[in-house]
Amino acid sequence: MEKIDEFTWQIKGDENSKPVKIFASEEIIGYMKRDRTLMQAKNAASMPSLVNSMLVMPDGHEGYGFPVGGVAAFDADNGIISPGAIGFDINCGVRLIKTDLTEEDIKPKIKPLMDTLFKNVPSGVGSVIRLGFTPQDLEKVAVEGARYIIDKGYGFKDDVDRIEENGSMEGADPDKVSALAKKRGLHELGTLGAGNHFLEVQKVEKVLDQRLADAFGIKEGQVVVMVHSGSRGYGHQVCSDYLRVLSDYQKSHNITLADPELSYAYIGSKEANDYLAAMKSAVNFAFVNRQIMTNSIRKSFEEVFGKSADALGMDLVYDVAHNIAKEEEHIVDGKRKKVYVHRKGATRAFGPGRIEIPKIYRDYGQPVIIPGSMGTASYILAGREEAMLESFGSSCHGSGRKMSRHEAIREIPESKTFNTMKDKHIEIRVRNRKLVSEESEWAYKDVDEVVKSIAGAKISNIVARMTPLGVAKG
DNA sequence: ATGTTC
Repeated sequence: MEKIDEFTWQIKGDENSKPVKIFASEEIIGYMKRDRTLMQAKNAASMPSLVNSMLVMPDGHEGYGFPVGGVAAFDADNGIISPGAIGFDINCGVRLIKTDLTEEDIKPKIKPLMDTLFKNVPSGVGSVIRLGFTPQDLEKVAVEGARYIIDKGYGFKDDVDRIEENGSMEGADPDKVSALAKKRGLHELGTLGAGNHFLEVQKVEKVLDQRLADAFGIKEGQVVVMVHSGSRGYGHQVCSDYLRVLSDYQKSHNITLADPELSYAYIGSKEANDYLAAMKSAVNFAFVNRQIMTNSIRKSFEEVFGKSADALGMDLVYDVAHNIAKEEEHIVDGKRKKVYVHRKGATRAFGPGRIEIPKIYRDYGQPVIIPGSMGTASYILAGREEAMLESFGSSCHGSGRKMSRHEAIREIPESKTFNTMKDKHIEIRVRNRKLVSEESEWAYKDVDEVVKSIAGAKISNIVARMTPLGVAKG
């Protein structure tokens, strides 16, 4: 591996693979050397039709076959689709909701607020919510995404303008989703889940770019709500189902894989088409899941503050997808080219001007929402022009693990986390106490270091830093 | 990430 500059590293390509490019500080490269992150990136770089280089963001760590924090663009004309390069939690993502409240408004009510949020947004493994949805609703959710559920009353009309893909990816076909996935998903719409998923009430601690903060409607002292969740059992089952399909495809097509977890299918094949149609259904499911939770969050604030969500200024800032593949046009070797960009634990971060960015933000670059680990800071960034050429318009997605879940449970007593949260005056609600160790800040990289790396590599601009007042988890 | 089990 050679160092290109302070925040860019490269593993050279060879006859079997394209180069790997890593955006990270020296400290973070040290963590990546401790697990299989770089080996997995090298394996991914050997996949056919990869364009330019395999990319690893500073929050990168080991994943299923393909590193979390990995970005791979495959030629859309004769390229491939790979579920392992998208992830189990299809369209895991983050959304940020504004309020007009300040820390002073929140402080006296933080306990009842967190209790209400914890009650109204079910969390934990297997959590469900009874909203009376039918299998027919679920089909509409898969095909139409957020606009379907907003029409049913679960949101503000203009929410869809502030969701990646406008909350609805075209080409979804629920006929390609198994009955088991649908059964698992039906009553999970509107639930948080477990693991690193969370709901946080945060305050904007520091604005670092006033022009961009003004454009995003963010100001110092303001209270915001951040939600991190995905497609629950529905997306997980879609991934499991198609990994099995693609494993058979490798055998019947005599494909030799660098890692059996990196299975793929050529675009245009029945297997790729079916997976894409199912994957897009799960993408839309996740957008709807976060939309319903947004509605529950607004209702919770209404209950506690006795004012309408509208009067409380609870507009959506933006909703970004983390685990997704999309056909996009990028400049490759000076020419426009269609590629299938796979982002796994990576955020689209388009620079100013791209048509995909909502009109209100288009002149400024796409909002990029970066959650930190539990009890630490989160950030809002903005995409910039350099990312379009360096990373297919992609940025990091969080702080990224540095310890495995097992290691964290072994090394970090849950009391240490609870005490630290208490010292920081953060109200915490958690279903499963084991999560407190797995998800503690010491199990993760320092989000400040990750954001410093991505900004240093000129991939995104830092807009504001937020700190938590309350956190709810699975 | 996950009705933590193919």
